[in-house]
Amino acid sequence: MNEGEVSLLRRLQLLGGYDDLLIPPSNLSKQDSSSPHNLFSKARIGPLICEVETAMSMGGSNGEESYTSYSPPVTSIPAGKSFSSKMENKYTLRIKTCGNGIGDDGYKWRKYGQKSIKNNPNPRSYYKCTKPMCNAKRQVERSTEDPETVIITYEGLHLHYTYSHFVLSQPHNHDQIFTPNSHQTKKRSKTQSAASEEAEQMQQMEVSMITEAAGHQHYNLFKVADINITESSSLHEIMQHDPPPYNFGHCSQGLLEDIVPLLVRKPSCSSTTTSHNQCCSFSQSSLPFDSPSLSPAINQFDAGILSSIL
DNA sequence: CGGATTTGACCAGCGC
DNA sequence: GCGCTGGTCAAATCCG
Repeated sequence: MNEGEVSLLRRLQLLGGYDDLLIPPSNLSKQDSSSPHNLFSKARIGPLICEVETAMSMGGSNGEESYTSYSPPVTSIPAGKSFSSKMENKYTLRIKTCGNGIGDDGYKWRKYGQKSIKNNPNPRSYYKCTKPMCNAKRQVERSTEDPETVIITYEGLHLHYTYSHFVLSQPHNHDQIFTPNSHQTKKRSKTQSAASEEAEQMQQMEVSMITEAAGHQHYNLFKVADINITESSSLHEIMQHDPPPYNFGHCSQGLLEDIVPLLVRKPSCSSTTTSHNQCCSFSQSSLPFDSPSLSPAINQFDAGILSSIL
């Protein structure tokens, strides 16, 4: 790995909704399943790096073909119909919840509506990003097949950075990583057991490690059961609206230059991260990394991430 | 009291 | 044109 690649991954993490990228367990060495670090694998939030790659690869020249090659989105579209402009910048995540609610994706959302949907006993909730001038929206509903699976449809692009990004601007003080959430953590602690609280703290540690100093408001335990890209935002659009926030000092190229040559150099990149299910589905026994201590874990993450894209 | 959530009403798109 | 459905608005309500 080189510093530029690490920088790229860091910036991918900071892009909207992807500030908690982890690596697929297939790229990591086995470890003792009794290790307490296994909690991390059961508490990951956000898409995998391979999922982002998949999303990027699908934002290519022929979105329609890419779309049909994947499982149907939440709102199915009859075959042969072209995408309308409404479908642009829209993608769907299927997330299996392990606890209450869904994970925080780094943005703050305000609920503006709820609607009962046909053939689905569970209502669909509509959220808007609370940031002024930001038109990002998301819909949240529970799957009819599996009540524990939450289907989140994101629409639009964030015209700002994640909240965790703002915390990143703070001095690297580990106390400060968690203090912004102390209020909510305190609130939630009323209803959660000590064990789940501990797991949550370990999860927070994990995300903090990945983002170097992440500051999500709180983390609920869930794992990604599937990711379903109906029409991903193109990388160009992402970059135009949400450019890399930092000059990492050692990477003069932009994110696009980082990514596109990679995909051109290795068009079969998605096939290495390959099978949709393999890549995106996690079992409870998935082992995220082999780490006797936290510090080496970071190296393991970096090595694993790179192995997944190279 | 201010911000977030709830919920009924309204509107637009689509199929028949 | 009509009805159905999904998405949004906005007043009422809740909550810290």
